[in-house]
Amino acid sequence: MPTGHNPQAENRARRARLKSKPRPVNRHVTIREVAKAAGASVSTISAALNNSDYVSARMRSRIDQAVKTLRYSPNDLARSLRLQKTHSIAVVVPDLSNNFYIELVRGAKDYSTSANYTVLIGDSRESWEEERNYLVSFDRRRVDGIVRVPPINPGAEKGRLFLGNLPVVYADRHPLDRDSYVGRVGVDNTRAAENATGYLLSLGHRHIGIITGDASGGTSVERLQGFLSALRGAKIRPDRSMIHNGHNDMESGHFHAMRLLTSAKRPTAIFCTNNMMAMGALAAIQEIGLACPEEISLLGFDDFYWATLLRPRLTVVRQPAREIGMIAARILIDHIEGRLSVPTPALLNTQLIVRDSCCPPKKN
Amino acid sequence: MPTGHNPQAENRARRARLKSKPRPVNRHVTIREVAKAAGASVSTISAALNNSDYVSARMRSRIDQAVKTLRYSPNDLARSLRLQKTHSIAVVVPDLSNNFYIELVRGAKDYSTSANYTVLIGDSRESWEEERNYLVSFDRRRVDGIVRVPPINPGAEKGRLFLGNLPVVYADRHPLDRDSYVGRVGVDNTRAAENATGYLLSLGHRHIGIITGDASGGTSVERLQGFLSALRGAKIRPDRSMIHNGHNDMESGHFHAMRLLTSAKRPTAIFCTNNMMAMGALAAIQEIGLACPEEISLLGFDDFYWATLLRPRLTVVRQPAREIGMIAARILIDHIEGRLSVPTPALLNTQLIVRDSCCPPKKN
DNA sequence: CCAATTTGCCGATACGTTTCGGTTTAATTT
DNA sequence: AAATTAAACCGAAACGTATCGGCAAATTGG
Repeated sequence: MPTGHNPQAENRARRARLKSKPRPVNRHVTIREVAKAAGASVSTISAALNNSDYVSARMRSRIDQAVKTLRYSPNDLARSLRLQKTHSIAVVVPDLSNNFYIELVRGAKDYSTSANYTVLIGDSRESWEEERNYLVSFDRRRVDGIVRVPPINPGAEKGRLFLGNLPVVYADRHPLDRDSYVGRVGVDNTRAAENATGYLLSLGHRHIGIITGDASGGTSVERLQGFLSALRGAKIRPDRSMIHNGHNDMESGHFHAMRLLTSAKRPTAIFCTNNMMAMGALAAIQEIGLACPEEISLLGFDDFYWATLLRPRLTVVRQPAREIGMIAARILIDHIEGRLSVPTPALLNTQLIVRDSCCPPKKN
Repeated sequence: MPTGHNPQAENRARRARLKSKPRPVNRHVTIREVAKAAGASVSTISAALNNSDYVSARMRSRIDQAVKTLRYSPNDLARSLRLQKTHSIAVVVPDLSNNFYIELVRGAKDYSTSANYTVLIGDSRESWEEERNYLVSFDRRRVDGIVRVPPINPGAEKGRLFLGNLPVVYADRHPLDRDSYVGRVGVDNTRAAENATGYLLSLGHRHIGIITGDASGGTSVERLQGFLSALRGAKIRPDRSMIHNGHNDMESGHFHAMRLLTSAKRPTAIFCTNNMMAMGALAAIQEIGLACPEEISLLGFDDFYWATLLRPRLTVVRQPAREIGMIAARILIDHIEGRLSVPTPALLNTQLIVRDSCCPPKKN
């Protein structure tokens, strides 16, 4: 018989050949095997599992039975592929060891769960490259959206990342360039810093140092501006040597506090624009052996659960980290589901938590 | 023409109907569109992307071109489905706000990345239910394996979770029941606690309180046993009222330390079997206004980056959290890839970090 | 009692990949 | 020059699910 005459038969033969390949033993059980066991069709199983459509009680119980005995676990890869939707979002933050971001993530997670979404967590460790890896990985996984807290800008953001039309909402930090995004939630950094600085001024401080995160973008600039504006309001000329640029970590907080504290004209107070740097600064103060707050006041940004364990207990401006996460997730999911998000205040309020690390400067 | 005669034609018609449904505009570009753009077949694109097989340089560059201009991003759902492998593992820990687990996760992540695996993070917050959710979610996502640090046992673990033959390696904590697993990595808790207690004894303490995590399972029992064994070694009769059961969080550390410190016979030293409870205990000490370590020595488990910021600086037994995570991931991935894992020491060494929170008891 | 509807189920297709075999053209050998 | 081999590419399944139209049986309406 000449070849290539009956394509149907050929296909059948090929299929048989392929099928005959021994299945790996470790395979998960599929909906098809459930169907066989329950004596039903695949589509009926599917209908039953997504408990919708018509499926009689008898059939349903037979299916439940089969599912249970076979220990069937639905394959979300296939499901998402078919549905063109993963029902999951990613949240990528710059530093999981910073309690602020843990709270943010938990807020996002809790809201997402309540909205029937799953969240994937990324921890970029302030590295743009790592963040990029996370973003492309999440994109390939086809998450439905992303809550993003970008790393601080490492020089120039080269090779602009293109996320297609994946919805992104920014939390805490701003988008660096004119990135497109569907929402942003954070606090009014300028006003918060202004208030905080105002507090120091009201205590009598006139010589205040500030340690900011990388001021090339986002929140740090705003906080610096708030700081400067408060100084101007008090008719104080800002001193450039009092303004230091850190990297949002303990190390740089320590480093810059050290420089501040050992400089010719030592400030009477230091304002750190995040919690990690505040801790670093505290370490420096302790190392030098200065009395805090008597000789040097310390004001931090972001509260954390062990702030009251420190001596002195740290005075900080608190951000509602958890709420930021929740609202970010809400805006994102609203967008994904086509609901136009309620005009929710994207700018949440901060709160100055006065504890023991600030007091009036010593006269001398 | 009577219906149902030419199934082929019917199918074609149906397909046309389905195809004609307007594609959602937001869809990702597929390999097929790349194929069209590059004037090649789908299989060739695939070959090129997985840069293997024969594909000429000319063709390859044309494909690269198309990929770039179309901004093609591979669909990992489809890929994993076809490959029956996601190249990802999950690590689920009981408390992300505990720095120990952050380090563990980071270790696991770093190793996995180097082995070309992706990691998904779960944070069960010591809730068995939440962990269950994470586990089934990860299972449905078809992760290739799981690094698991189970929550402490809430009474009885009801509804035993069945993970099929998903490889699980336990880190830090033990499997509760006779769970099946492919590996386990942690420290020798008994010995570590014994040594630590020995240190307190050597300082002269005879009356030592201990606050353990839930002792119904895992590490806490071992640490308690080490503690007791050290006491026995020193011919000290353990006092039941000195043994308290916490929940591995700050609150219970605080609570039980409070009870210990206000009891009739106050201990001269407290040993906490994890870092969170140590912090809670410190809070209690500060609240009561006792001098630490002069009036009460405090010894913790797990180091954390701000331990030296506390006053007194906490002396602790340090676990190599990062290594635990890395090795757990290694064992897991080795298993997944069918390599029989090198007989690596599943029990890592701890280290007693002596700082300022322990001193000889006051004589009186 | 027949027509119209509803109920309960099934078959086939598509989601976006990878892979396996096959086919065509070019290169190499005999 | 014919035969073999290699290079470069393509077509068709299949991975596990959801959905849509179809169809038989059961139920309803007139």
